[in-house]
Amino acid sequence: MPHHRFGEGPRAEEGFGMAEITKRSDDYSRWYQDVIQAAELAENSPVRGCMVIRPNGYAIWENIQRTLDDRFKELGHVNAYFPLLIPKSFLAKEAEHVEGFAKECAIVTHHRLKQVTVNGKTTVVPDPESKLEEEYVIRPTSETVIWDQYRKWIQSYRDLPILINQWANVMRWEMRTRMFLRTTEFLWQEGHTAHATAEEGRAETLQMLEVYRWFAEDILAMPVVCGAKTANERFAGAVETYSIEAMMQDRKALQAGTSHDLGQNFAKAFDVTYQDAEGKVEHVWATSWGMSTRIIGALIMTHSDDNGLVLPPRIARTKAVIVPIWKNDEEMAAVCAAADRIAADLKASVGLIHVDKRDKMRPGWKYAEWEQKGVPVRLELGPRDLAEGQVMMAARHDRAKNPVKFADLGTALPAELERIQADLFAAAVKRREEATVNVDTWDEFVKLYEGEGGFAHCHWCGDGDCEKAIQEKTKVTIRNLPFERDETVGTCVHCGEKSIGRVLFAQSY
RNA sequence: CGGGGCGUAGCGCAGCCCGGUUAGCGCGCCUGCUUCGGGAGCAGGAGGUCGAGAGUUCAAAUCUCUCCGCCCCGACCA
Repeated sequence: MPHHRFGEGPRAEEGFGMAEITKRSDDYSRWYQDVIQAAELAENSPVRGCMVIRPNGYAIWENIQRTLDDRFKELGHVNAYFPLLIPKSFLAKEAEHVEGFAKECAIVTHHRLKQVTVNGKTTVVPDPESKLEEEYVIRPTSETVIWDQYRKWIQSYRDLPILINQWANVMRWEMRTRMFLRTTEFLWQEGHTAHATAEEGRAETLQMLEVYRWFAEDILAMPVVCGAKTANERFAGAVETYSIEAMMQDRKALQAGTSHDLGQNFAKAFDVTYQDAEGKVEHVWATSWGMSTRIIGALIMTHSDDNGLVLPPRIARTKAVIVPIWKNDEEMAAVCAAADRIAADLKASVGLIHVDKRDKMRPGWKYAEWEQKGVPVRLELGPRDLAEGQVMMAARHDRAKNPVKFADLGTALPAELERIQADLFAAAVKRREEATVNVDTWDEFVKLYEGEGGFAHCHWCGDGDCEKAIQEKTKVTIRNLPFERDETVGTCVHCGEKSIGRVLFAQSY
């Protein structure tokens, strides 16, 4: 079997040339890959599990970075950069942390290659002479290097809080990878803060989770459920882990951001203490929080359709594309001039508007291409429109198409972008609500996940072994204990013991 | 790492079972002309160590073995 299906399908048989996208209903994961390829977001690299993020994909990441970074800074955080390589011994300092990451670390053992000739062929091997005394681990996350520095930076309560974020790449040697969702190397931001009190640390953890909720819902139009992870699902070394959980179009859950209350675990492991106003020496309180390129996968799977990528306007680099239509050079000059004027006039108020002047491609081809690439709005401008003083404005997500007078465009286009943003969010909320149920019996539970799946709010006893048993039997996990949940005591959907109330179950990415 | 599928031009494929000159087809790409309001038409053209290595043979894309890679499904995870 080929792993891509471009060129197939009914249209391909008719001789059309553009990339074909597998329908969601035919093969959801193939569809996901096709959308990524058609929109030119990313490609596989020569290294298994790694990916090349192409300009269209990276533009999304740049907007994510800009938006989050601005918000972090508004809240008083500053950026810094810590190194890629971590002394192996650092990782061993926090017991749970080692256990959590040991299995997926890449290790640097040598610092030099050597040319050798085997069977007449020249190749390179690690030079045995260059073996490192202390091996390095490529960071799977940076708590350890950062806390080793924080020890040096913190002596007094006057040094606190430390509110540092870094934008970086990390590596986790995953067995199975999927573009954006789980790659061996990925990009993220990781915030690492240090506080004088437990309350302050806890407040920071929750504040940053709220930033992620805001970002997912208001910017990405992706509704999320905020809540606390169970002990089993907690970050290695955290006292409490909180997550935002989104639902994809295949009804599976995706953890889109996490925020950890690390308590004093890392401060103790790295001996980071401070002296308070009374002169008492205490370990500091820590948090960490992250959002990664995985969110781009979530974005794709939340909004895109069988025609390709759909991007919410607030995260799209190109807000609109103008497709000029002409029959001859004279018309071309006229419509292109008008298109340029519109793009220039609206740049400040709307953002980037691309004018697609490519010759040799007909308008219909361009419409289809820009649809695949997810540009929220298309403006069609031909000689007839020019005569009428209007453009045809078409929305990517619902294909609504209407004429708009040039004079009205300055208000109509921003309004249309807002309508799209709101529609996408509403549609995602609706999809989620329709796929969310309360389930009270084990039979129903099993039936739900043998069938369509979705989010299920169920009573749970609070026992980790029971949670694991459920996972082993059904592949379904507790996504989190939502902040807004039914805490009425009932009986556990699995074991029948007294429950701690309802928690959120789903199959997940 | 287990099960399944698959590597032939940039992409998608045929050819392989049954070995035989110069390895085809569609799309894309390049040139030209006509086109241009939802995936254009015609003409000409460029492009291949058939995943890698070894073996069998007069002869290998085709048969055998080994290796590498990719995709899907599992076990692990953000």
